[in-house]
Amino acid sequence: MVALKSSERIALKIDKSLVRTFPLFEKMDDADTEALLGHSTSRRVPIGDAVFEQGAAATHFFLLLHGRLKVTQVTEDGQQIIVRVVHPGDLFGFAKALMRSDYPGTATAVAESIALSWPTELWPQFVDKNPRLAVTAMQTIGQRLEEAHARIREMSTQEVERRVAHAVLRLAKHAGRKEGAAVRIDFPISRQDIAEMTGTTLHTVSRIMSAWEAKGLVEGGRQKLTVKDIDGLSALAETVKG
Amino acid sequence: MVALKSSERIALKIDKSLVRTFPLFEKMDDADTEALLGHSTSRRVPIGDAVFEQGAAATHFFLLLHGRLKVTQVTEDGQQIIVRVVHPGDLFGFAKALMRSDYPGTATAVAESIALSWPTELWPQFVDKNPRLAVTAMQTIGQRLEEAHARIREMSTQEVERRVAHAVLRLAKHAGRKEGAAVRIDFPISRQDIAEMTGTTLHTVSRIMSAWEAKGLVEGGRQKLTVKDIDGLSALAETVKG
DNA sequence: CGCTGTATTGACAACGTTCAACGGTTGTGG
DNA sequence: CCACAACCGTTGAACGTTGTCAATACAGCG
Repeated sequence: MVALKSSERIALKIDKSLVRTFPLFEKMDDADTEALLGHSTSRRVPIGDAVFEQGAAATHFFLLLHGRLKVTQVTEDGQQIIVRVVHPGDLFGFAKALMRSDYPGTATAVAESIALSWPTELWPQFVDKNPRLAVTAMQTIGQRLEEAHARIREMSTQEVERRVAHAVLRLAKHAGRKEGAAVRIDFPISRQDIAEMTGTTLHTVSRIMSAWEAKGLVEGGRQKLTVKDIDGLSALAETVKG
Repeated sequence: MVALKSSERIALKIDKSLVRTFPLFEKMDDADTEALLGHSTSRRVPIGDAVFEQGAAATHFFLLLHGRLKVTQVTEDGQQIIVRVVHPGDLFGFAKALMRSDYPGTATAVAESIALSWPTELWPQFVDKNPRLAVTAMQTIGQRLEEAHARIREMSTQEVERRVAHAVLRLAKHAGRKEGAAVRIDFPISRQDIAEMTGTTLHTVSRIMSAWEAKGLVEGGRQKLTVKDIDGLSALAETVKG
């Protein structure tokens, strides 16, 4: 009993220092943080495993501590799209906060990941105890709505190459790892994934990226992607056609 | 003085009965409703006028009482898209609730409209007094996020004709006026508008709608649109290609 | 070592945009 | 009240981007 408690405390300590690096928690005091973490369960998610699936009852909400997830939706006719990529520090699986009872998408690990989870019933308590959480949640949702609109704008007005350029730049920004002058995307990503993020086919993505590689903008490979010339790619992304 | 007060009361009464027909207010008691309406200003918006403009400071939030608005965004290179259509009973111009200081789009009247407005500073008070409002707001935002994702899904996977069919069906549902077996869209809408809602050009929309008219599915006209065969159009919208 | 999933590339078709011209309707100002 | 401008819609033709189909190559894994 005592041994168990002690190991829990150690686990908590690790989590607390980890969690403290995220904007959401950086201004939270120790007591509140521990209270929150005390109700959480941490979970390891191997590559390819789903944290939750589209349509399932929303029993928990989550915080990604480590790794990388993709949130996908499947259309009635079986086509898949990637709604967003979840990075460490992001809250996800919010459904209940938006008054939904089920998850609108499936969250799958694309890299070995660790997530904290809380039962959705606790959400109101948390918000009560820490109003900052409510504000952050609102901000997050607002951002997502904006991102969605930005994506609609892109898909409405830009040709595929620019959309792919934007997507790759976003990935480099949120999941980039500097390697000298270049930036490597820090998790395995396929052409198919990029196609599903930009609303095109892997064929087109492959063609575009081959062209970029010839120009020295990027360096590809199986499930690998390195941006060698951020500025060059940015120029491509912002170019007014014509 | 006395006369003024009396006229105010009458104005309030009119608004209250009007407002009571909207889901947001139907379960609110008289005192709360009056408290809310007491702080509001009503405003007539002629066709073509904007309630607020993209990028302007978000000083108010709104409820549409009557008429119809379109919310648009303009891209850096000048292209316009319609983000959504605001129907009577909808809250809009929420920016502050999402922790934004400016409006992300422009709201323009496409029909003679009447909107109630409140200063954004009052939002927290309202939420405090009426938690149902917070819940509704959350739901609304959740719905919008879903709608945005649905649109992204459509644009990623469906060809233009199906997207236009979906858009028209949505309009018929939210702004339809029964005319025998047919449903007329209850406000002036151009091919250009539909193009901006579906991410295509007015030319393509015109071609598609001409084809539909030939098949007897719809009846068009200058700024007019009547769906004559909802089921036929639905079939088109749901058809699995191939 | 063969199998499976990923990537590359070419040929071709097609969907949708662009360019262009024209017709009709509405509303305005002389 | 009529003429004209401005706007909306239609339609044709040509072009191009992108999707589809298909074949091949390559890497990683059991």
